[in-house]
Amino acid sequence: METITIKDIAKLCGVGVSTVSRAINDHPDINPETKQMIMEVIKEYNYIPNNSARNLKRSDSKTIAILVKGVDNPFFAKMIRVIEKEIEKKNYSMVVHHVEAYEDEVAAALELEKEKKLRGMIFLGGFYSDTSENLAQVKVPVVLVTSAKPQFEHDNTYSAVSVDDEKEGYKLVDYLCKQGHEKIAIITDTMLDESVGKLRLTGYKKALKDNNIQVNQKLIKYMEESEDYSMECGYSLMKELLESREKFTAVFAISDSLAVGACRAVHDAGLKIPEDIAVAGFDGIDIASYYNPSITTIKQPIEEIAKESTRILFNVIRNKSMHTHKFFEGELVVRESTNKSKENSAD
Amino acid sequence: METITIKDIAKLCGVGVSTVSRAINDHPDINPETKQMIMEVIKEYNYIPNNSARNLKRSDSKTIAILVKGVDNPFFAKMIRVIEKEIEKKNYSMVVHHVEAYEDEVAAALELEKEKKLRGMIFLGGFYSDTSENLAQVKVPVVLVTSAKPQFEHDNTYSAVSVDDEKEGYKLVDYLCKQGHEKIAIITDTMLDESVGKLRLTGYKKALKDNNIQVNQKLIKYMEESEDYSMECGYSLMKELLESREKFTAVFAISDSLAVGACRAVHDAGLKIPEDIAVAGFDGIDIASYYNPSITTIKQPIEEIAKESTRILFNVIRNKSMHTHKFFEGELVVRESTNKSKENSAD
DNA sequence: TTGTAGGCGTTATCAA
DNA sequence: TTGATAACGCCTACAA
Repeated sequence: METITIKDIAKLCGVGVSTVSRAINDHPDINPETKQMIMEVIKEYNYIPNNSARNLKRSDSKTIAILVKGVDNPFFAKMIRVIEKEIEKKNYSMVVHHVEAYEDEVAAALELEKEKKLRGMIFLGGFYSDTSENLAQVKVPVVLVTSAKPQFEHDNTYSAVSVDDEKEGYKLVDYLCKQGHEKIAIITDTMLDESVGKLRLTGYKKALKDNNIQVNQKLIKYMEESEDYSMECGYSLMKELLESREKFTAVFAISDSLAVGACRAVHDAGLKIPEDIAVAGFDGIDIASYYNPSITTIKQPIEEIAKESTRILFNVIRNKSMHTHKFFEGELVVRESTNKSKENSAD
Repeated sequence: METITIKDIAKLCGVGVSTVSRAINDHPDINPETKQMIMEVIKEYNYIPNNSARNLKRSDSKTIAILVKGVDNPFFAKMIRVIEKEIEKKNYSMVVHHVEAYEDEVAAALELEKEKKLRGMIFLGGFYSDTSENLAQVKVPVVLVTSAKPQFEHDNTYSAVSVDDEKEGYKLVDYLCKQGHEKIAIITDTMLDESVGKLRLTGYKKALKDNNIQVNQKLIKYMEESEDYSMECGYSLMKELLESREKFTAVFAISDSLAVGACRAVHDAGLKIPEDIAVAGFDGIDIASYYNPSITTIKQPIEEIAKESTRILFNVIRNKSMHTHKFFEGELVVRESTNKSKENSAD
């Protein structure tokens, strides 16, 4: 079967293609009756405009792309949903594009930009230092969400919205110290990481120092290149930690998923949480509160971050403001996994 | 800045556009030296071909689209990864398109088909009965994954790969019965559901009957229209169940996420799993094995399902075979949440 | 091996 | 309010 085009519809309706185009795109200057007639024919023949052709021709597309790095981060799913809602409020549409961890997100962005005639982009996750210059190649306004790097704070070629990962890491570890823990381990990203992993690790180190605790390299457990922020990884790293000779009474896993795996490893070793070992995570995803024991974490204000990101993006698009870097405060949520006085439940 | 096109590159290189095109697309009949020269210029000027224009012109695109309904199903993430790998093996590329629960997946499919000149599509999730006729509108071969409906088993307008949800539901509940449970509750999809929720529920009912246990409507807890397969939903439904007058000693949550929420509710009610109430889920996602207690579930053979789906798709594309409906066997994985003799751990 | 020219399906410009 | 017609950027006969 031939694929039906705008020309066919025009012929069928006995009008010109431009009239059909006007009908499709809700142009004002068209007779309502002709429009209705055309729309009926379109319906009847199941005509669907070809997006490639549209994108090719259009200059204005009113669409925002959101580039997500790391498919399985449950933390992003919610964020995307909120962002989409905000974008729809502005009468724009959104396209989501996933890139794998090993892919070059800037290259993908560049391609998308051309293909879809975007008005703006939002990056979720990813964005490592070496691509920061490349990012400038993207012509439309860009907002980095959840991947800000303080050292680029004054870079005004893009905006950024996130929590201050170092500060939040500090907050969490400082809390652990105040709870009386003196030997605190950390399960973190790879040694080479330059992103949130590094920042949270730095916060960890600073908190220890400020509490007069010396950093013990043996209590810092880095992921391997091949691993990711998964429960499986948290489990195996925690297991290694437990099997090492080093003593510790608390562990900070830099994501909730890692923390879940860590908890299970503690449990399987026959130890109790938090009596023998306290465990804390980061992000504030659902599982942290539903796990048993519920897991202490830094809750990122997803909703606020999402809303602020789109707000900034539209401001830049409309030339209402310059690029901005904004940090939100995370919330330390104390739960059973670090709290010996058991009075908590899922919230 | 002007966006740079193939013409610009041609001019820059002092060659015709077709030569540049040949260079880009790895055509055989081109002088290797010219090709290299062109590629260098392309690199230097950061030229990126416009996909819309390509798709518009191309008839053959060698791409498969995978349409995912329901963003946050962690069960799909793994599936997508395996499918992508398979597709790449065939030297095709894949595009992932997400649709929200309320969106019409067939409409989205139709649009995508035209836009990307697809060779085939894979549907993940979704696909409710009323759209089965519409599905025929899609011209390229379609494989439904994880959403097969037995009543359409002989519909040869598309293929389908999944577990037999009814049978697996039966298997799980039958196991619970054999464990001595006589009052078994179920947390399931909405009353109106026509998809996996209904099938698993049917399996539940049949298992009860075959074990001479009467179905008690008060032990069937349906989700509300607004709810989804989330921990939160599992928690609140379980809570309602516990607060009702009905007695029961086991509950079958039709997804692992629901089961997690249910477990937490049991725990918060001060009851013990599995001693007071046994809990079982469905899907076999990571959290089921890392949860505490680890959760008994039906493990879907994700890898096999993914591989078979692409195998079938390519067979149909190449006219090597007709559309097929294939069911895989799920695996009953018994864990701590239903097993009073505690000898299990995360696997 | 290379270049020219036409067309993919749409939107936008310009007359009518 | 409408209808031709020229792009949009690319690929591909076809001719050279």
